[in-house]
Amino acid sequence: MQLQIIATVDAVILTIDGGALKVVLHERPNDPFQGMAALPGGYIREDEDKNAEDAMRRVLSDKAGLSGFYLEQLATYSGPDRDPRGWSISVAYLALVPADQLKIDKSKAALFPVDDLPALPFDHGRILHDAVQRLRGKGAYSTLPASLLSKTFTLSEMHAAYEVALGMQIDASSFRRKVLALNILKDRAEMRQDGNKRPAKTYALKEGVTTFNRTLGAT
Amino acid sequence: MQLQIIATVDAVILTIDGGALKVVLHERPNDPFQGMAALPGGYIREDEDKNAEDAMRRVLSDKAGLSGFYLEQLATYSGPDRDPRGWSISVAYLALVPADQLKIDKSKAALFPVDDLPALPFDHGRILHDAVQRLRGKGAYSTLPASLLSKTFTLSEMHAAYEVALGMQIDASSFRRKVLALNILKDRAEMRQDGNKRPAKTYALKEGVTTFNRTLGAT
DNA sequence: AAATGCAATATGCAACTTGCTAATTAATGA
DNA sequence: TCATTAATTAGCAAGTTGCATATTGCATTT
Repeated sequence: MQLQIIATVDAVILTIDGGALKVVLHERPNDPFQGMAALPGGYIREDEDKNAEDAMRRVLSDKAGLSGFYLEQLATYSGPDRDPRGWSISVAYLALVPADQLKIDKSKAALFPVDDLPALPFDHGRILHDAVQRLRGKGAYSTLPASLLSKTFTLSEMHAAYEVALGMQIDASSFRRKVLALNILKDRAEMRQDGNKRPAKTYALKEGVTTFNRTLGAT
Repeated sequence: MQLQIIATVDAVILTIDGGALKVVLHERPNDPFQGMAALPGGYIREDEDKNAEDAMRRVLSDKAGLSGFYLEQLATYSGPDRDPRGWSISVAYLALVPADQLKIDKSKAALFPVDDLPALPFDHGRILHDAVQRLRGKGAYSTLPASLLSKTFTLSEMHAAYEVALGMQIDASSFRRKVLALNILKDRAEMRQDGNKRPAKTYALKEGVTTFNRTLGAT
């Protein structure tokens, strides 16, 4: 009653690098599409994975040495044609990783700006597009963009992260006022960031806060 | 390298009935859990379904005679234990259907208020919970709740739908003002709803409008 | 025919938010 | 000490929002 089905997971790993939103693409080691840059992914292993998310974490840990980052399920893509090997179903995830936590093996992977991408295999173009949509949509009224920063950050860094993640300019003054009024941050010790100018106070996200009613951007 | 995997789709069909948000549960005709009320669902058929959504529409059409309603992918649930038959993966969907478009075969299915549910098989309890969360979260700044109304509706009906969908009271006066300012509705002919009182103007959603920046509820 | 009941719809307003622009503050280096 | 630059505050006009109070249009009742 049920034929063989190919079940996989794929990750859209986003980060901020050089003031731009970038995605991690791996060079595929095997067929199909051997040698092409593609979203990192792998098979779900029924014998060892507790579920799809578990499989995704295993793959990300193995392929990219990643752990302790923000991960949310994006959507599931399926059909007979998306993978030349046959009817397949892929659960895609959105991962947000601070740049300094990404250690890329340059012989196998690289960062690409999300608005200047090479042709991608399978339906990875669509998946990537959906991932950016999700970040932009949900990011405006949630702490998602802050997941692209290290645990501790300044308001200027947070402001910049939101601008990059949402792909729009946000008035710095209003941003500070709104963020502070939302009461989603806790203070930390201070530090000067750029080395020369006035030092900025540092903050961290309060636990459990993820979404709010007012928007931090958009219009 | 890949064992047999069970691939299914499940639907959380929500509607407004008697002023409450309700879900359609089907009585399972076969094992496992034969006879229990559960989310309607079925196998993905690789030989005839173009993808998971296609399978979902086929199932809903066959089991409930539904077509032309709002359907969005919710999330995918997987693991070795959720289905006693083995490692399974289920793509869940959220369907929003106007009450008058639902024709339930009472010998096979029934409506249950989402805040007073029977015990559910598999992980259907969690899926249902996630579906309601989605409606409440996304509904505050989107036209989702209006999908629970017929094509044409009055502002009072729309207001009531948002209150039920979001599970909170919303000031009627502000609601009207905001909705009209958002410019997401187009006028229709008028009609009196309750028969005796002042007749209300009717509206329909403009095509393509789905989300907006201001919130229609929440705080 | 006028008064009444009710929901639909509109008005008024004080309190709050928001986008801008213009200060002020804290380091650094000349 | 002063100029420079980023961090952080202030000030304000314009726009929004919640809430309370009218008004309006039918149907039914006096």
